[in-house]
Amino acid sequence: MPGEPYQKGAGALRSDARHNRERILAAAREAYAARGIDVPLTAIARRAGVGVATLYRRFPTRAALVAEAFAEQLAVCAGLLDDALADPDPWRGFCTVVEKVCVMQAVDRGFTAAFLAQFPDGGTDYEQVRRRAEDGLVELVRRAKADGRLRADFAVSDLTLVLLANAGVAAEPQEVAVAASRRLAAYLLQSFRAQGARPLPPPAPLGLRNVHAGSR
Amino acid sequence: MPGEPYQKGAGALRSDARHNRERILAAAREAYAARGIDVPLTAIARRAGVGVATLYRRFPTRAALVAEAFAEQLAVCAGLLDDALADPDPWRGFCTVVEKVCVMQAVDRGFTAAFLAQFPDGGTDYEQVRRRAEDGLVELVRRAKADGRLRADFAVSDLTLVLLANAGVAAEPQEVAVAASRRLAAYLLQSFRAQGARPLPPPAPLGLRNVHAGSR
DNA sequence: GGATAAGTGGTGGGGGGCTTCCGCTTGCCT
DNA sequence: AGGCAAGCGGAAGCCCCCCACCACTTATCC
Repeated sequence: MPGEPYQKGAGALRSDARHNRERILAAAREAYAARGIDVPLTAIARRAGVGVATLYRRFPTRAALVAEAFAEQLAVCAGLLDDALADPDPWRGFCTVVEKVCVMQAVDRGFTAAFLAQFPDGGTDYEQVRRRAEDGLVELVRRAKADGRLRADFAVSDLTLVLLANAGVAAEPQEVAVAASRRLAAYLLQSFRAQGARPLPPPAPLGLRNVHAGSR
Repeated sequence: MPGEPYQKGAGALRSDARHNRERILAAAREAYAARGIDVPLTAIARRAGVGVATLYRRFPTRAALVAEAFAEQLAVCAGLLDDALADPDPWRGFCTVVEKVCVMQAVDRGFTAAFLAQFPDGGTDYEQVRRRAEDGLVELVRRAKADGRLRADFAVSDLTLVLLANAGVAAEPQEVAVAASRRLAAYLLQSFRAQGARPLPPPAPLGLRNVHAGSR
């Protein structure tokens, strides 16, 4: 989806409009990373050096802007998952995914909210991406279990649990957040190991599609 | 601190004022638990059946109201800690504290923010309570390590880590939150065990007094 | 039971964010 | 080069929340 060819026909943007669009997206990414997803639209517009109306016309709803702003990062995530599935060692792939996603959350404050947010009618093709990601995760978990390194009672929803928990530490200032997040990931991965596993309470009903995305 | 005797001298509240004060606190507690600490003051006032002015006069700053509203729960926490210290089995005490605090967080949305919030000049005696709690935690960790069940590289700041991580899942709707929180606590406690411990990245600089309390 | 001061609720100014409208500017195509 | 529509920025209207003031009510004490 990135690098879409410069359309020439109807529906194409004028050059200055395209330019502004990019500036808005850049400003939004910066602002989201630094201050979270709740930054006022006016702040983004100011940062981008455009009027509010421009921003608002280009991205009619807040969700639309968020979606576009984080498209790249979501693609990175998808790539991460593909890498993990390509790894001959499923447990290593599993760990890498968890660790890297945790870092991404810690580094970018808005990432979690964008990731979890549902774009029910945003017109984007996220639904498809999400479904593919979920399938990939299920498969990764299945393989890691079959390999005997991931505990058998691990639920796929536990990955959402990781996401939410890590979102909590990601709310801290960035430097603290990355250190804390790394440590949390290490702790959790340790307890996901099959070796030495102890009984657990039942998993929480935390599908990736029905979590409440409250701004983070 | 609760059950302060009905003062009669100067500084005492009139009976109706005292009554309203209680209603405000009750309303605040409900609202905080249900919607988090950011509920508008007007909503609390309406819920309490009083005017905004009354609320605002009785609690000049938002922090003051929060402090009073959560005093009871903080006392419960302190009691939990005392119980744990009184337990002859320090590891069991440690686990109980972690589990119970996690439940409290999951059940009450505002709890975390209130707990982490710094009341730098609120005039309350929280500073003292906090200090005592920290000392108690340090001691509990020390004993659990000496007992050989808590891993030696466990840092006291890891308890803050638990708090933050659990705050992330506590942001979900309550029913989901309690289930998820329970599972998270189980996972984390498992990896806090000395048995089967694996190396960890260094602890994060997460003192209880320098965490950033961003509304949760 | 009445004087009195503490207590009360409604109301209005102030600020901030969201969204839309409108007259001007500017890239594009011929 | 010139016409035209797409694009632009600012400003206005709206809503919500914070906070302070003020005329009225009511518990308390003698």
